[in-house]
Amino acid sequence: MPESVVLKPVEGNFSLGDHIYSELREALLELDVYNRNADLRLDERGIAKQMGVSRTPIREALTRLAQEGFVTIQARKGIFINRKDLPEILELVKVWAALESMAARLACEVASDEAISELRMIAAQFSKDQAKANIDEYSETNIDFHGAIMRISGCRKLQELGEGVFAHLVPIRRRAMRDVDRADRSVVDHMNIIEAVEGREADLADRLVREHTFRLHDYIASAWKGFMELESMAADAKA
Amino acid sequence: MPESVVLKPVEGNFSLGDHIYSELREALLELDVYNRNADLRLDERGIAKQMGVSRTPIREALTRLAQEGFVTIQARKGIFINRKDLPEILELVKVWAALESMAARLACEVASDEAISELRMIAAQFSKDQAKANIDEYSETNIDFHGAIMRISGCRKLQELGEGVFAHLVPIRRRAMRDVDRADRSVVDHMNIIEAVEGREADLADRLVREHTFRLHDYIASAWKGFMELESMAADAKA
DNA sequence: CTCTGGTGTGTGGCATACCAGATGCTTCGA
DNA sequence: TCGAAGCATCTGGTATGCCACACACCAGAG
Repeated sequence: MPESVVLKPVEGNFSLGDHIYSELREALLELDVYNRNADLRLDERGIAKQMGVSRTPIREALTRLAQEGFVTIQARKGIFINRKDLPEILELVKVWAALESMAARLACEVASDEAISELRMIAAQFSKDQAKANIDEYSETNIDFHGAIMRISGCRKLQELGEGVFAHLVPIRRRAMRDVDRADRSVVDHMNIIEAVEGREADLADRLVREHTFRLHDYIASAWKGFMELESMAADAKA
Repeated sequence: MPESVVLKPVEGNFSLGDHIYSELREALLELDVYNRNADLRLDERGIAKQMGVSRTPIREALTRLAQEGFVTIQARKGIFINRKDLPEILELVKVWAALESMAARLACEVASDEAISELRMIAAQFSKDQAKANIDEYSETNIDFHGAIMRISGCRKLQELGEGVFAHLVPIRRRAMRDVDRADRSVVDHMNIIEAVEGREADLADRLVREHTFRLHDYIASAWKGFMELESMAADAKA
């Protein structure tokens, strides 16, 4: 074989089950935005026919989604999308606070200077003023910022668990970012967090991240009814 | 039917898959103690025949265990028990520290006085002296203590995630408790934590729990080689 | 002896058929 | 008219068989 021809090895797992799992998961996260009067029921056979495969890989994917808490499987009754209520959302935010504050602490202790500079680069993409102009885009950057903290903590388990929790919060967090005042505050918080990490002040970074996330917590707690109204509006608009 | 006969409704899910999942999970946790030269490979068909069922529920259980990180499923190659190495164990301890310190913080804020008194009751079962005499039993109480903190935090998600992380640590933690000096130190830590929670000092309780868990972290880091030797001894003794 | 290609076997992935509980409609009787 | 039994149907759970790939072993060419 000519040496010039270099073929990249095929990725290990191309199972239908894995693919369907990713597909369904993404679909559920999108759908969750309209969780007002959406169909809560999932049909194994329907999905199977729709995707052109048998029930087996569908069931595998649903099993995994059930364990992650996205759906609930009731024997001989049906598979239902889990609608998260306010207390549950708030609990997820608390868990997120626990994980990310620990990540910030670890980042202070173990992260390289280059890794930390990455944080500032992300935050620098949006100055306080720009945030007002591009709320939606800022939301993505906001997500990147928090993801970066988890990453540079160097603790994979922390990162994995964080992503698992975060997935459940994506729709809520995105909606919370619509509030311009919060975006302002968020930018200030981020800058303070960056400086704490740059200064390797673990206790401070821990506290700032926790307080930052708890502000989101309290905001969601007070604005929940507003979220629900937005949801029903979106659902009505579709109908 | 006589009214005096009250029958409790049957539990919703009695599927084979669920049962096998629990059974396998427990077996893996037991087996993990001897992860020195144990067979890492699991055989779907073998388990199926051994349990007298088809492969289907076995596969469902294994899928769930794989997602929890207990096993790794490699298509057409095999299913292997995940042996946790030192860095991975240490990461789990860090995550545990994050979750439990947050639980302690929340407990200070929301727990009832009765719930908090529960903590002291658990810890009171073993004074410092008794701990020396009953290391193994203390280990169980130790686990109860930490579980109680998670519980009285009132945050179910925190508790659920904590149990998930803790399951991976059970064998390690149990072994760490063999060290009498650590048991002493542990009792002192617990007392301090209780007093912080009783005094509703959230910041202090947070810090004490975190430092307590990080002592376990550092101890494991330094004693890992000793753990491995114990494992090989136990495995050899069985052989 | 070495390397290459073939082959047999083991393994997980997937499709399919069937089962029994759950559900809702229909029908029949009071 | 109303209620209860009966039945058709839907749903997730389970068993089973086949498939394709991985791998170890073997045989023949060089």
